[in-house]
Amino acid sequence: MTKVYKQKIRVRVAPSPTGNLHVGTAQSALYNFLFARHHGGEFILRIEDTDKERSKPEYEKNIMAGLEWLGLKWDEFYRSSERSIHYEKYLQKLLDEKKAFWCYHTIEELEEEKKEQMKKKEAPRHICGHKYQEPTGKEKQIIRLSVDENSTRVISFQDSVRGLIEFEQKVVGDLSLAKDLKIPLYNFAVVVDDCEMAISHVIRGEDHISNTPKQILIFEALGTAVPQFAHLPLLLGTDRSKLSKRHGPTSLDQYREAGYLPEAIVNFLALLGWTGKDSREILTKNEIIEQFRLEDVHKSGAVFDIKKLNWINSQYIKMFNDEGLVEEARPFIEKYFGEQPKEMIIKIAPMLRERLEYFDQVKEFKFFFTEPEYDPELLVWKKSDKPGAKKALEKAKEILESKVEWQIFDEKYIRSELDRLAEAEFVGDRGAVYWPLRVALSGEKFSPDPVQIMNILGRDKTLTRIEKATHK
RNA sequence: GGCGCAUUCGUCUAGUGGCUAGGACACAUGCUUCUCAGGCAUGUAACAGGGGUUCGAUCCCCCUAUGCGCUACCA
Repeated sequence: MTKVYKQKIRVRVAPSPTGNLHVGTAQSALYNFLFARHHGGEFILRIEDTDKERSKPEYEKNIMAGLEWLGLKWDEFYRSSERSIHYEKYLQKLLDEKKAFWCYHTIEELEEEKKEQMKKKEAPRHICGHKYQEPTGKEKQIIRLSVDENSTRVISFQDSVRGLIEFEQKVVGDLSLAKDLKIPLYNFAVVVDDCEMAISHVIRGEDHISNTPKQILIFEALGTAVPQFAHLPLLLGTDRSKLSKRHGPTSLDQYREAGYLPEAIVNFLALLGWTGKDSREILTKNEIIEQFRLEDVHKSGAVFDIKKLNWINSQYIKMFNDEGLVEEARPFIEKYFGEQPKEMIIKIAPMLRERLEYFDQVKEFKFFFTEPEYDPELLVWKKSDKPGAKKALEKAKEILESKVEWQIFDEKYIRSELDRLAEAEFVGDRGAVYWPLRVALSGEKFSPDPVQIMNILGRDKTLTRIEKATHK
């Protein structure tokens, strides 16, 4: 079933630290991780910080923290900026072998060339007129790979997820490698790194498909084996364009802060671009690792559907026991309501488990932690009136004061008593009793059941809140 | 403009040369009769279009359309 590889599986994720960890990068990292673990191979993190201007240490930190949070532990770590001797060595070699050359054209000249090509409906690229002899009186600009523009060769590769992909070599042109010996450009740095790190499979987003022929040319110039490529589908926004900020939160830490569980995110991201052999949708990381195959990765992009994520996350929340739930929910509760005793949180745990999609929603339970504020009109049940609400509250209070044993709070008994009250005073309309009670206790239009709230609030708070409501 | 990739319910997807095209999320309805949530049940909803090949195409081939990606001395 599972494909067996002769060589050691080594894969990498190579984010550039020019922003916080993007969910798309996280997904790409996840697929690399899954593939590596499935085959007992190595997963490498390589920070691609060749762009000095845009790379920031805090982004690097954010990326690493995000991957760790998801549980995607890497086996080796590298940083491009610390590898300049390697780039320099290979650059010099290519120059010596005349496979690469210094280009003397200025950016303006390049733009002019591109404009001409567009006009002639040709592929925009640079074909250097002085590949082998240096012009006089001009300044060196950039190092390029010498690519035969007259070749009829078709560069092809077998993509693990898409099958055969082909490009005509003549559309590539003399591609740029480095600004100088010390400053490599992306495509060159990637190839040198992948080759030196003995990367067996390059698994990355499909936005890199058109970089692939260029990189193959560089691999060939270097005289090294070309790795196996696998291009992943993109994560899409609701308008089906590449997922970006305007579609909503795109950086992983925003989901972390909102109280999504890493296991749920992993599950969701895995399913968004891949389907396992069995039809279950809630899968543990180990189950995914076991089933994961590049051949089962989808070819087309998937819309990032937050509602599905919410559902998956709620499924994970439902799996917690009370203790576990307290631990997860506590930081969010304390963020909004200050320090809270564990006994308090554990009381509402069953309610949280039933109602939460993500932990930031604990703020909707504010009535447990602060006095409710509400419009007195809200106390009035739709089929009743103001005096009716007052009467219901007063009568309910009597029952709760006299008949309820608060130490051994019996929800069933209280309900039966309140039902009797409805029967006796409100012709069996239970809403007339329960609605004002709920509002008095929670201050909300939508809330959990009032008897449950009483149980959590306890005798004193319950009675004061009801008392207060009768005066509104 | 060039090059590349893609196309099954609103969304994520399963699927096969002959099926009532399956599931999940979302949505709707009903029940659980205080609201909301949850749970349970039910329902609406899809093979982009046109040509072939074939007894028969969602599935194989071609074309078209549409969408997306790349098109840097960014990564």
